[in-house]
Amino acid sequence: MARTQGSHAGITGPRIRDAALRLFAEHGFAAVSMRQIASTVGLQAGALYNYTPDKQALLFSLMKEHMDDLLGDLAHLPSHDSPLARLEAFVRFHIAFHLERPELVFIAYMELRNLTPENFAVIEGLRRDYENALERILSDGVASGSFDVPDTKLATLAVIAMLTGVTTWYRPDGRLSIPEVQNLYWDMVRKSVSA
Amino acid sequence: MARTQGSHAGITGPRIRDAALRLFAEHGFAAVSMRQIASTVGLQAGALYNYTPDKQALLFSLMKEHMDDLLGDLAHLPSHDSPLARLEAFVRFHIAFHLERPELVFIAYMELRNLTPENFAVIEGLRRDYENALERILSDGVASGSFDVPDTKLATLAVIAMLTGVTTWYRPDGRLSIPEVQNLYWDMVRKSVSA
DNA sequence: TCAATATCTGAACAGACGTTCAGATCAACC
DNA sequence: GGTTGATCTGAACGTCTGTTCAGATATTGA
Repeated sequence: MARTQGSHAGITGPRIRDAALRLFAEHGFAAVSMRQIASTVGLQAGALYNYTPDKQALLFSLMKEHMDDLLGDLAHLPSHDSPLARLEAFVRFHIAFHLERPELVFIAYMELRNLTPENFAVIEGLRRDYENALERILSDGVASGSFDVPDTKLATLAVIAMLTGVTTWYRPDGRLSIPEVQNLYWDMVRKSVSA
Repeated sequence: MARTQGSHAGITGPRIRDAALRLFAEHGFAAVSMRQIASTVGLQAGALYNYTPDKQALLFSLMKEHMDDLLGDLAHLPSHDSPLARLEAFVRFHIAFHLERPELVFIAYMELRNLTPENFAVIEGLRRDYENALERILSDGVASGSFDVPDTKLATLAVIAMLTGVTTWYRPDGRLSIPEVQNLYWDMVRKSVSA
């Protein structure tokens, strides 16, 4: 028997994903060629096809893994505290998670229209799951009387849009630290849903 | 002398812009070809160059006009009312304006990276002007004691992100009317900045 | 009716695109 | 050391890209 695994496969694969991630985020999926990705990694374009069946699968793989990470980490938040405590945990988590991987956030948001219909449906379903987690918190808070939210569906989308927007302006060397950003957003969210 | 204006120029020009608008919004600037735009209008690709010097100018023209409209309409809002009244007017205006032209909003937001650096600087400057108008309202409210906003810059971006998000889910035949949407968002914004 | 000119076609340009594949290269196991 | 198979190159494929332009067509003012 020969080797069971290629010498570079364990390294080249992630490097390709990383290069694709950066290039897609900077120029957009449609504007990036397989040759650019290969060149960034130091390969010829043909070699990429040892790691992905095609360009579309590369995009989908990045987005799917991102959503799985998001939902996986979300599941670790305490789920039996008060709605207010759970909302605060959600807000702080959402900001920290998104600020840790701005390129992935950008791609998962901007490149939805470049997915095939089947792939789009998968990502959209995961996104819906995430939104539902927040809506559950808001509904529970309304039921217990701690929140005043006339329309939990709209409030869910409003809060997520507001929080995700942080990735468009936050800079690690900027005026505010992540905890400060979390505090400021949490202050606004808390008041916006307060009874 | 011959005719001073071409027979179709007054019609073809807007039709090209309209087709480009729709196609850019649906597939993205980089994924749309000049031949697709021409075909939508019923022309050959070469004819487009009677109306735009190149593809980039077509994109910039759409975005520039959009931002000019936005700032032009914004200027008509009352500017001497109380900060609370001005904030309410801003919120309702922003939602109505954006829901009236979802494709332009989408393009102006998603295709920034496909602008040349010079064109990007122009659009970014106009965007900054718009944000400054909101920040002024918040600052005035803080000064007069009617708002409690620890960081007006962050709050500005947070409110705009929240409001602009409406374009991602609102549907004219959906559950909520535009006035209902305006009321719900205004309720959240008002509380989030309240003293 | 005729000349002037705005508008458009259709072909061409040089290059880039995603993808395939035969053959070269290389590392790991026997 | 030889064999196996993973990995990669380099060329090729058919097609598409933005843009240009000579010539055809259409429309108007004189």
